[in-house]
Amino acid sequence: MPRKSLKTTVRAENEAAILAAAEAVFAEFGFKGASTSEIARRANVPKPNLHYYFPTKEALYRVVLQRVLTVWLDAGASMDENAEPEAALRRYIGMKMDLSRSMTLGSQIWASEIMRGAPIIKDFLETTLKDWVAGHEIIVQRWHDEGKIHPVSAKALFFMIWATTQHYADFATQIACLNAGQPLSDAQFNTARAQVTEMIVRGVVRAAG
Amino acid sequence: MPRKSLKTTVRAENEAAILAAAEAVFAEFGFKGASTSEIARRANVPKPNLHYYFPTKEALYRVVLQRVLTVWLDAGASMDENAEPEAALRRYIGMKMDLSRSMTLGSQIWASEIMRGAPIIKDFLETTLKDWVAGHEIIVQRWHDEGKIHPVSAKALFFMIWATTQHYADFATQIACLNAGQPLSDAQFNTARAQVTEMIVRGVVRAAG
DNA sequence: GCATAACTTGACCATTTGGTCAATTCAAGC
DNA sequence: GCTTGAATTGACCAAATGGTCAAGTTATGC
Repeated sequence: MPRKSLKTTVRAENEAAILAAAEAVFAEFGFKGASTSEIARRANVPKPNLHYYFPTKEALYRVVLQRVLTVWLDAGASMDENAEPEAALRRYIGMKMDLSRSMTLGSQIWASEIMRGAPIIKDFLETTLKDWVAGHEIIVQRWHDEGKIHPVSAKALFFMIWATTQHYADFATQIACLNAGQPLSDAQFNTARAQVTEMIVRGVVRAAG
Repeated sequence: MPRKSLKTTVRAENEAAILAAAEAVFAEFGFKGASTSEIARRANVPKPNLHYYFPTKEALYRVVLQRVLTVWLDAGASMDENAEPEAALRRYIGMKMDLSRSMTLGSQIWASEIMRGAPIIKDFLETTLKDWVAGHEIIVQRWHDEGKIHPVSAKALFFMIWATTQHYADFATQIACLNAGQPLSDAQFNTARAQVTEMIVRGVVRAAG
């Protein structure tokens, strides 16, 4: 009856449920504070079943982080090497803002992992992320050599973009508190998205002329 | 022999040692993941002694956060109501950057608390922080009415300042990884401090003329 | 229909957790 | 020097933790 083998379907569904529950629990309690029982409970799965799909808490945590990383890297590839700085920055900042809205929990888990010293993903920081930054430093440098942007190190620029965009995910609670207790509406978020873009572009891109 | 009563001295020293250890452990493991035994161990104090000074883990955590808040609010008072926007922003951004360097662990604990939904400090967000923002929104609005800054909401501006400055504390591990594994030197940090200031000022303050 | 592999689950375990207790040491004031 | 209150601490506890096990139940391929 099932289109695919039932085995495959069951596995995919259970893994998805566990991963979704794990995201919420890891985001709320951090790695050490998250309990596998709580994750299993929210996924509607007995705990031994969770360990059947993910051998240890750390393995499950790693998968959650890995998925976040994949999405972020794909967005990073949107900074076209040949685009003008203003267009490239607008595009990248917009995508990062959108990811803060669609992947809030993942962003928080990432921040939490970095803050405790990145024990699980340090190797990724030292390889994939480092390579990405090195590659894009060249682009920023060329923009500067061509007089298209103000003198600013690529790292300082990327840190500001990452910090500001991810702030809308990581500090969503604080932002909601300052918004009458309500999370930003779509309209409010789009306004913020536009203002963030304008501020950063103005701060970095040299006025044409 | 002791200048002050020994009682007072001992209490102050023990509380200081416990608070310092608590900062490190809370920053590394989060509230739920932090263990009072570990805090006591790092403070060189038996666990019952820790509970003699701070009745529960939550009380200790609250004191740690309270101290962070106090320092941050004091810095916030530096935005003079009568100053020109550029000077006021330069001063405020500079102070926030300095706090990210001198109070790194505290900034991380704050971020961690916000990310898990701010259960302990939500009341503060809704009162003190909200009041601070409301008061400073007026200042930013006047700057805008006077044509001194670009049209941008005060919240979007403050979020960008908070996000960017605190990023240098909260993501110190990631920044170090991208700096050959070494934390930023004083010189590197001062460069970052200046570039952050320039980017934000350019992004917000209207060019004189 | 049966063998095999995928999946499920109640019961269990050693370790760690936040917190307690009662007994003790210490120092200050008289 | 003795009383009083502050400070210290080893031993302990119930609850929760990550993870295991062995006995089950499905479903698939032949």
